[in-house]
Amino acid sequence: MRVAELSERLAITPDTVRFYTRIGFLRPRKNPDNGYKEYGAEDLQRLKFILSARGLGFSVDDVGQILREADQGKSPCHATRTLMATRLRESEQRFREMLALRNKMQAALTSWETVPDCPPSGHTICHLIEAFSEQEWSAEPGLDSSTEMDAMKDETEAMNKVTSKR
Amino acid sequence: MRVAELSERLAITPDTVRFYTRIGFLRPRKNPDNGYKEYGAEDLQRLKFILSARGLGFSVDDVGQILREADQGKSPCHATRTLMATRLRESEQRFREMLALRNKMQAALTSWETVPDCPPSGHTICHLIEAFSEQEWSAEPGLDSSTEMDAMKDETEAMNKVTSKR
DNA sequence: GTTGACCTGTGTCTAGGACACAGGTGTAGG
DNA sequence: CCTACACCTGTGTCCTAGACACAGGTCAAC
Repeated sequence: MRVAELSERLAITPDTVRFYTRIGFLRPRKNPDNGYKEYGAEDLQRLKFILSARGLGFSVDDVGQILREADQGKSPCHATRTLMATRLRESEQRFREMLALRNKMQAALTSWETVPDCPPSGHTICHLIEAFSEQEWSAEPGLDSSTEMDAMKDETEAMNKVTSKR
Repeated sequence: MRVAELSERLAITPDTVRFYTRIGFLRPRKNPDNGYKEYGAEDLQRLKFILSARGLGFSVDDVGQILREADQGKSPCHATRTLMATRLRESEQRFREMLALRNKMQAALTSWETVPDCPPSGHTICHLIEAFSEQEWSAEPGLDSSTEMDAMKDETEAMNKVTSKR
């Protein structure tokens, strides 16, 4: 099996196969006739595993750690659990940040609907951006009316529906 | 003003200032005595603007586009609106993907609680990962019981609260 | 033998800075 | 005047997870 066949079987690009080969996750033998890399059944299994792990949110480094332990005959399960817990925490952190950013972006776009365009002057570059950011600074957090939170909630529900549909 | 003072004033690292200088967003004059870069009031304003825009979700490239238009005396407002709309769409797309991934990660971690560790065998590398992924393949989407959606909803509400608090 | 389609490995590129590092600056002390 | 040393500077490289470009090799058809 060469890169093309292996990548087709798993519906990924040849570049992904080359990448995992380059970093040592796959160990094809080198065909001495033409220098091409020949992948075997074990590589197929490993690649399937790599894709599963990546799909679960593990980083490439995580996968490498798990693979190394497994290659040494040790059970990688403990590492798997620990790493997943860490990745989940990170994911929730980023999730929160994204939620906040998204709300800010929506607020900006909405507030800009009632503001006209204006050319850059000596003390502003883009009035839209500068005005919104200043307003943000002055708006004290803590006044968070439930209105905004309800809006976030509703939107997130709507997103969940969209997500489920796809 | 040199990098250190400028970065302290805006509570960022000197590396960030150097980065924006390197890509041409800031134009300090070069002190001929020691070769150090000297930043002026305009650089301070530009950097404030850059940070505001970045905080609103614009990419560095976006900021460059806006800055270029403003430098030419044109109003960047149209570009600002258009780019923001695009970034918001992308953000919502990533948001959905993150939500789905997070749910998957939580489901995996939960399901692993009832499964023991096991060493790698000839046909498995890490049983936890492989079993969960196979199970995923077999679980038809469409059966999405409202239970899962309610769970997502509740968690997201909880997150909104946490986000608001910070 | 040759054309041409496809395939291969290697090197480089992405975003947004973070980090390493060799060398310069400036000041306190001798 | 000289040195020691802390701090500062610019430049080059590194990070993710692959994507892309490209020169050259392979292989079947003619």
